[in-house]
Amino acid sequence: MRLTTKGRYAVTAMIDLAMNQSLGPVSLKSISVNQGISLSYLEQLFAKMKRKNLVVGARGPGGGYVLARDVDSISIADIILAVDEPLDITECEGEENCHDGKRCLTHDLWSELTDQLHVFLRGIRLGELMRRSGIDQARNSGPAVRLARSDGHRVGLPE
Amino acid sequence: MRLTTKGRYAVTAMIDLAMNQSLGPVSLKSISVNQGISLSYLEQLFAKMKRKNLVVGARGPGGGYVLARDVDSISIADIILAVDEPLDITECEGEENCHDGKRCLTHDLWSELTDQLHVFLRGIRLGELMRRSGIDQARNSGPAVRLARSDGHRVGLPE
DNA sequence: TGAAAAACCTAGTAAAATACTTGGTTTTTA
DNA sequence: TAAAAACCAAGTATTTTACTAGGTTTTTCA
Repeated sequence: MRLTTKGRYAVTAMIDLAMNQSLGPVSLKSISVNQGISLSYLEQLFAKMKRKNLVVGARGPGGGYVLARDVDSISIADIILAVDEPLDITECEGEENCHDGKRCLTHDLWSELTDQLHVFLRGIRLGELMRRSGIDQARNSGPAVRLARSDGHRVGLPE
Repeated sequence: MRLTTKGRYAVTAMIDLAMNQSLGPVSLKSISVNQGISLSYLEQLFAKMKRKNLVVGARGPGGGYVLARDVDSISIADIILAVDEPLDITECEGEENCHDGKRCLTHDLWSELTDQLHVFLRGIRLGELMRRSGIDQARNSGPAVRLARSDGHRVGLPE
């Protein structure tokens, strides 16, 4: 499991989304402005998260993304694994350096370690991080920052 | 905190070192051969770990590295932080995008998350990983693989 | 009906990090 | 004194990151 700023971007964006989806879909534009992340980069990250069924997209004006599942059923591990695909299948899969059993040994140890990390990150849910921040602060910023529909009309989601 | 294959290399090398230092310093050459990591790359990783007082070097023939501390006092976090310097001081340190308090909010959440990760990885010690592998298997491979001194003479360490 | 807002898509690309390579020097041992 | 090792500096190919550019498709609303 990799853990880089890419995953950090994704987690940050998802926290933003979780905190603001109550009034309807959240546009990537607004997340881009609020979090200072390039719009197109966000599009790429959300395309991956959509493929992993973490978010649902809604096209057209007033559209955006909403979480596909409950905030408490989405873990940090889900998010990071969605954007940082492993591709760690390389190394030592029937390779020549494994002859003495030594290489596979430490590789097993390492994978055990990452398994523990998975369990740990799977234990932290989006809802937890959201609640830890106290009350939703974003909506108070007004439409200029949040880019929310000023009439507060709730836009229907695709079923 | 970053967590990439670089840290994985370092942890793997340190497990190798921990399992083989009982007979004296372990050369990077032997770790290079056993773990399939470039010698010069190992040199760079160990230079960083030496700077963080995780290992002690011994020059000359029969030299190599030994752990500077007990296997149970060196955590996985120590190793990863030694080779993957953070340099995460960027982003949002009195920047312009913080005006509405929103950006700093998610940044705080993220740093809380990495704090938890630190605690977790600090809780896993090198000795634990070592013992989990059962009995030391490496020394049975003989000098061709391990490159150990065949006479078994224990080389003195610098004090 | 048509303009606009959004997702959605593809391709490229600059900067950074990773994972080396090369070619040394210094120290220590036998 | 030769060899083995740490130690050091500089360069480099590859990969990843983070982004730009330029679209299309879908949907809403005036």
